[in-house]
Amino acid sequence: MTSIRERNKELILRAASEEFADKGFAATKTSDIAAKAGLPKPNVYYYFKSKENLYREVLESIIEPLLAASAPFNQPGHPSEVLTAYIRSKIRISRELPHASKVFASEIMHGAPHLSPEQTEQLNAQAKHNIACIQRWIDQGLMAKVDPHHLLFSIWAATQTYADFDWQISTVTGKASLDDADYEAAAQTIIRLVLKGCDVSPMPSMASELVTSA
Amino acid sequence: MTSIRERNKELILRAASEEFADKGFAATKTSDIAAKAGLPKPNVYYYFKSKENLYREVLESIIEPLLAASAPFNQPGHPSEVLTAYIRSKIRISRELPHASKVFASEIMHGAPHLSPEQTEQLNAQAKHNIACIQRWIDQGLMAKVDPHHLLFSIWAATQTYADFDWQISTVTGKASLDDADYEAAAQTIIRLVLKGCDVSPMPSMASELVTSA
DNA sequence: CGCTTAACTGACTCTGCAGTCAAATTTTTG
DNA sequence: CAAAAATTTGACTGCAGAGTCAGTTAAGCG
Repeated sequence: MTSIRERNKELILRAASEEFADKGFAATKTSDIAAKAGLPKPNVYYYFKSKENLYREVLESIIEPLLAASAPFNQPGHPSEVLTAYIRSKIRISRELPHASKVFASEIMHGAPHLSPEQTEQLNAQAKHNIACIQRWIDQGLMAKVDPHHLLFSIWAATQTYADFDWQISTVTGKASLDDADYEAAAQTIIRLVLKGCDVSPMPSMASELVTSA
Repeated sequence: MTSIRERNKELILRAASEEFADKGFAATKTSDIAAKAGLPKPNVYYYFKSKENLYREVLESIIEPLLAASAPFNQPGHPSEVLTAYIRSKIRISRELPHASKVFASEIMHGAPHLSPEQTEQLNAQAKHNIACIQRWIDQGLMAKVDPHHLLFSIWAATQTYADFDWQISTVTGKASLDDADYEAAAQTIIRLVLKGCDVSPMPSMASELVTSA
């Protein structure tokens, strides 16, 4: 029983994501969002108090998926499995939520002025946890001594780039948009760089005791 | 003999870079640029016709360094040397021209609406050239079969991230700004991922005939 | 010097857009 | 059904901020 309310909020949010991703917060006109949603402008203000509120909801929508992508780090697992799963999740987000991803990236680029302290803290805590996890692997001799901070920054950047710099990617590849095979190639390239770069044996996928006791 | 003109244009350009990088084109006020440059607003319009003109000049200023960073690809050299030099150049740009870098990234994120077709073509041609170069190395057996497009995207993203997402990097590392050692660690991490990830022997630095004939 | 050009300035205009409102219409519910 | 609540609407307001202008001061130069 999705009421008119639900449907319209969804329409507006979707339109807003696209507009904010395309032009950025300041350059986006609420009238354009309304037009793209197929509604008159006052409706946007009826459902969302202000342009900023609407923007914040778009931002909010990407945070949970982003935190969820770190799930592999939150359960025990071999580095190769965790890193592979993490990279694939990040790539999937770039592909499936390209607009919100871009909005988030833009927000971070400008110093996260709209992110609440709680959200910042949540993301930061997860990042710290992932870094600690990698450091533990290094201490256990499961991977080479690669600075966990920089490793994570590289993974984050390399996966995020498929959402943020889609224009550049289209221009260079000559394709309007990437298909399944392209995303698979992207994931495999990044996974390869990371696993080989860290001297992690790619996928034990068999008796994990053998490996973890190494 | 740097006249008042030269000095003031420089002051305004520097201020503009910072403001545009911080807030983005649309959210930047010319009055703020003027204030940061220590000049009244009409002077900004006296030296630059419009906000957009000023923005374009900031953009322009990063293109040459960006093209220059690809220089290693334009002369013969072993993959390890070329890739290492390329990554170091890119990191150096992120560090030394952080504001213009960010403005450029933001411009690309929004589909490069202010880049001239010539500039786009120049950058694209260089990218294509670099990709072809990498493909040649693969064909010659100098490195593993890693999709050159995605490899380049990863390098670009990983190096650029130090300018674009400085806020995130500060937040995670807990440092207000990175020092020499941090940038060195960043460069080495990325170089390691790329060289090991591509099965390139890291630095022959001796008789190159031995290697190129391999 | 005085004349020309460059640089500076405060006070203005004008447009585009965020946000509002009062009234109309539709939907829900007792 | 009628009354209440939710939704839709076009026409409005207010203001911030890009860009201008007429006039002033300061540099360069014979």
